[in-house]
Amino acid sequence: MGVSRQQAVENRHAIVAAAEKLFRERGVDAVGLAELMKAAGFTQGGFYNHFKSKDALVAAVIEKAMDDGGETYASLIENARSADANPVRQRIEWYLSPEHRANIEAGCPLSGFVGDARRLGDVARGAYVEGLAANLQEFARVIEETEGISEGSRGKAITLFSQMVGTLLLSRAVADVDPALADEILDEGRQHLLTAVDTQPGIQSRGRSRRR
Amino acid sequence: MGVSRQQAVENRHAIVAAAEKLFRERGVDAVGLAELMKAAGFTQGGFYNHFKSKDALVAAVIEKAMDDGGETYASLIENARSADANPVRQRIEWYLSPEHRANIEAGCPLSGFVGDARRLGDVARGAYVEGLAANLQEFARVIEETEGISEGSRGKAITLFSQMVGTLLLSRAVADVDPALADEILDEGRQHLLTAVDTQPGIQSRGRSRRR
DNA sequence: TGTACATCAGTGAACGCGCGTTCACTGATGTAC
DNA sequence: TGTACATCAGTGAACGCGCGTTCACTGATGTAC
Repeated sequence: MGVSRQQAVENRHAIVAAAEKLFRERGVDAVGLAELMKAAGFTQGGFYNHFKSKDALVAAVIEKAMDDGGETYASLIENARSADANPVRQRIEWYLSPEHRANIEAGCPLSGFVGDARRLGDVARGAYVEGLAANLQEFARVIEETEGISEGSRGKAITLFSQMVGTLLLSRAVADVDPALADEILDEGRQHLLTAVDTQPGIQSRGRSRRR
Repeated sequence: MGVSRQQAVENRHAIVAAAEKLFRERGVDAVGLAELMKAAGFTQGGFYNHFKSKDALVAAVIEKAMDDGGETYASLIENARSADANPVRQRIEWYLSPEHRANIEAGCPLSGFVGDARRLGDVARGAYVEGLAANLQEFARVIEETEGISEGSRGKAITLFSQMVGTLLLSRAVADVDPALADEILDEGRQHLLTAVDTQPGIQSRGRSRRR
């Protein structure tokens, strides 16, 4: 009690960060504010100094997750960069890696919240849509730059990303009950998409390491 | 009160059916037993004559949804049958139709519960995995029969189904906030997959109406 | 620069409410003789 | 076949509990003069 303005801002960030982690792991409905505030290092009552309702927190969490998405993305893909010079292939390899499947807390929020998106409040739902739109645009840009095409890049971004999401979600859904099936789904999807990038008309890779 | 054995069995089915509808619409956590029993036409207390806990009901719902899956599937696909004689294409067209996107209550349970699957109880999670395994096997069989191939059919089933799931989920997630984007995702995914069935090596359609 | 006071993030107890679950009771169904 | 009784799906009230939210209070921070 009695805390500097800067400290208060940092504390707010801590609450959002703790909430994001818990919401992704267990779902928004299953996490109570008392537990959440405790995880962030505070007592229950302080919550309403930062947010006017749980719904407002959820919106802030989704917004933050979507904004972080781009950056986390970049840094995580960086790690997989050694394997392949083609940025499109890098994305696929990272997205459909066992690490990304396991790391639901810091993974792609579009996958992490896709099941909940329909049920969230208005602001959070809006943020989700904006995040998806931005991601598709970004991905289309990367495809254009990498493949040297300008037409059809958006369509390719949509179909590639849809399959990445579907593969990751199915693999995650069965990962702890049937790890073999989960791996099969992940491997099959990754292999298929990497092949598709190289051979599929319109995604034909003209110069696989054109950039960098 | 005072009800025949047969009536009791029917009432149990009514509870499961009401639960399935509500769980799919709003999520397991967001639906209370009182509301659920009222929707099924009963009072709260009777619940425990049929199930030993909410978790047991959830498991029964998932099991039923997975079992129904095959049949509902068949009858819904039947409606789309006029459009195309190829069973693989029929599936894709139905799965990625605006009707299936809107009809979350009777739609594919593998999509409907994919976001929740990780968080369900042990029995329900097991039922989900079994349902997915059965569906992939069935789909692979259909692909084999349709395409006249025996090798690689499982891989094709996995990659096709993953993309169907990813496309449907993303389209659903944004459907009410941004219908145009939702349609773009659905149309792009459907078009891509239908093309893939015809042209992709290994799914090459040798005789599109080989069956029926 | 020092003093007086307002601000506001924090605490921790309390609120009403709906949750999953339990219980005593009812009475038609189904069974035993 | 008829009568006596056990069964058990149903009712509706109640249980403790944790939920989201509110509140009075604290005291260092930040501001006014």
